[in-house]
Amino acid sequence: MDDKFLEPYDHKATEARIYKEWEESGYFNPDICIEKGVTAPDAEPYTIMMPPPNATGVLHMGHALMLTIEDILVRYHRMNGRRTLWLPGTDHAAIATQSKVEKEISKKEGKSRHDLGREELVRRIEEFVEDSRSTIRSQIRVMGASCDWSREAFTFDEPRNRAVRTIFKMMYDDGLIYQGNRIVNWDPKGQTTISDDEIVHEERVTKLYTFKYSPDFPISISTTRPETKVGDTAVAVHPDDPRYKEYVGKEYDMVFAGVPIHIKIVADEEADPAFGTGALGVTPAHSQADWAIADRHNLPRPQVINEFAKMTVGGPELLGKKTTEAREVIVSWLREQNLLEKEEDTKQNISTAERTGGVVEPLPKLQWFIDVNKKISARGNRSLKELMRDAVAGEEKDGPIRIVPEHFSKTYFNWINNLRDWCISRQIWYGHRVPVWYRGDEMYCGVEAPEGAGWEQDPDTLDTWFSAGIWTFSALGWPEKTEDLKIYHPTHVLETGYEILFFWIARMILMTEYALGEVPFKTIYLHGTVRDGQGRKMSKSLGNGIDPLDIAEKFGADAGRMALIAGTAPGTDSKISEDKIKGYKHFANKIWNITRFVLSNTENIPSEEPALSEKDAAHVKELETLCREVTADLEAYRLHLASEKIYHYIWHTFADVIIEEAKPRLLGADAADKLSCQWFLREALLTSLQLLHPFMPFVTEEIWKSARWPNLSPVLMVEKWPKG
RNA sequence: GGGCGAUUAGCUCAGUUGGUAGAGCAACCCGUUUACACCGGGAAGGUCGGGGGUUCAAGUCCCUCAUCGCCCACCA
Repeated sequence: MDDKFLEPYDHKATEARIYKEWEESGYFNPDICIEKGVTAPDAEPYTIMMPPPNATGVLHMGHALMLTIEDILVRYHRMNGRRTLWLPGTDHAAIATQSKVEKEISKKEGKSRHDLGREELVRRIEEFVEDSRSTIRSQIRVMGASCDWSREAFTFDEPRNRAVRTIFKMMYDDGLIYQGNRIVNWDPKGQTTISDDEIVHEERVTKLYTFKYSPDFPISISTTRPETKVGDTAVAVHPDDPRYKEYVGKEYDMVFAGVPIHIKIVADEEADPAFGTGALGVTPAHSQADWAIADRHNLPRPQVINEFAKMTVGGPELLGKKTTEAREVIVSWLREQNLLEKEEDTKQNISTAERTGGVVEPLPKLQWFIDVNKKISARGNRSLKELMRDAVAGEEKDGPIRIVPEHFSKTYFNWINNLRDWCISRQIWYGHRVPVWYRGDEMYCGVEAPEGAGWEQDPDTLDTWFSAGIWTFSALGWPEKTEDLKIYHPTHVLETGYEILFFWIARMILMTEYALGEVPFKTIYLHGTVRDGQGRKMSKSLGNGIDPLDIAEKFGADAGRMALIAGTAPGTDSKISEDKIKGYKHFANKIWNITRFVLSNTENIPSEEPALSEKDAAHVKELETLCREVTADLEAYRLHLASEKIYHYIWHTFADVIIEEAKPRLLGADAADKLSCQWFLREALLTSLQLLHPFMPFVTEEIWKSARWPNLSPVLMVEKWPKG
């Protein structure tokens, strides 16, 4: 017996060394597994694309949970003989990364992005991203993730860049990507558009003002944003509202707060007779809803607020003022003119930009969009929205993709049903540049820049989810027709947090169905949010975050992994505390001690199965049942149950019952019974280590290597899975 | 406003297709024996949020009420 078993298990002296040995063995790479004969050349593939962490810094507990779940699945399938690929990567996370680096530069050097210029800013960001990526790589290693580093990809490296330009061109040629002047969510702080999904709503108390544009205007309206009213072109009333019927169709010219306005009274279902006065002042250029009303009634849409949230009309008291100041100016003007009828407190959800916290200003702008409703002839005359809907199994449809837990399919369909065209252009500098060039009135879209002089590329970059959407196949080399793409796509499981079901998962389905005509993955496994011991979200401001690296250092990555997965059902939030993790550190030591006992009692016994006593035959049956149950749980994504069953068997059956009962038998005079007992002790240990390996890979591998059992694979990671 | 989920032992949560209620932690009693005090043995603890229904049988399926939470949304 190796002397190290005489001491308690030391994760610090073990984990990094074992990871290095795995890496050097090459077994993370499925090709090498075939080469070395541990995987059959014709084995069925099993693929997971790692959701690429944002290159904005360090990994948190959510990433640790993601890596744990995926590594369990990957190690299980690898042991089960599948040609297993887990492809790691990082995401350039355009807007998140740029705003992070901009903040740092502004803090350290007091410079803005305009002081540096586009090229210099991008260079600085790339530097930061390189650092960040190498930190992330080492953190992924600490967690024990058995991913294939030889295939590592980055959403913004050259092959992925090319993939983005290629699919953009395809969609442009198919008329799915179009440029449109539409109302978009403008972030005045970040100076860019953002998608609907990058908005967070904050409830605030604000004033609701009720007033008339002028003394001779017949209808009063209510608004929370008086400053936008200089951009009004209509008042909408409900078609059935008897109070206003007589005015519908009439037009009025007035001067409102020094700005001439022309108002038409229109009848529109959008106006709610029960809200306020039942009449709605229509500001087409600065409200999504009003833009739509203007569409229906063919109204002009003057813009009165600019990209810096400042007024672009009015006299000196208004022009150039911030919207918040302009509001004061207009309210006092209304008071002076005796036009203000009511002023009341109301609760309002205001839209803010997730990344910068800026208050979103709806503005009409020329942007690039993806049309989700246009029929695509090459895809059975279905639209992108229909492709997304048809791909998923649920009450509405019975598509090929299954979501775990199932109830999230309802959320998914609900989102699809409300989906609008996707604005993909951003006015930030870090990201995939829109592959469109202009020269005078000419416009060119292509994978490469056009020939000839005088072409200017569109300055906009693409929403980071555009490149993330093609991840499952771009990371495998698309648009090249690579072997990897042929073998490993569609992937098997997409495992990620439920909070990015819409952002990312839905977009991957959209892009993959469009580009390849197949699903990106067969199963979506959603995990919940990892919270602190009291159930609060971990955050910097609360200071309650737990760093996975600290956990690995203090208790071992194995213990952290078990604590994350045990009792954590798919899709539900979980709580983690040091007490829980400590319990699993003790468990690692427990199996270490079990090994000490078994090894010291089974030296030099033959490896063939002897005649088993009745008791041991029953133990074998019990162990086989465990193997079957654990296997079934893993196949059905019940990882939390699988982990608990193994834990329970090892501690409370193997250690507490089988070993205790073995002690007198090992001292007894019955040689046949002793041999049977010894053989089963070893058998139970071997099987326990195999079953536990996906969950606690380090300690199990260390035991396996140090024990040096004859006739067994020297590396547990590629030992056969015990099916029972 | 629309959608989704939760409510089970003191705490944190499991409970797969309906078949005698489970784990971890905490608390209680006892214990150092071929591994392990990062331990073992034992006992205690729940009318599964309330009400109704389906069924031979319901924590599990259906209806309803209550409380809490999350997501989405252009009520000005």
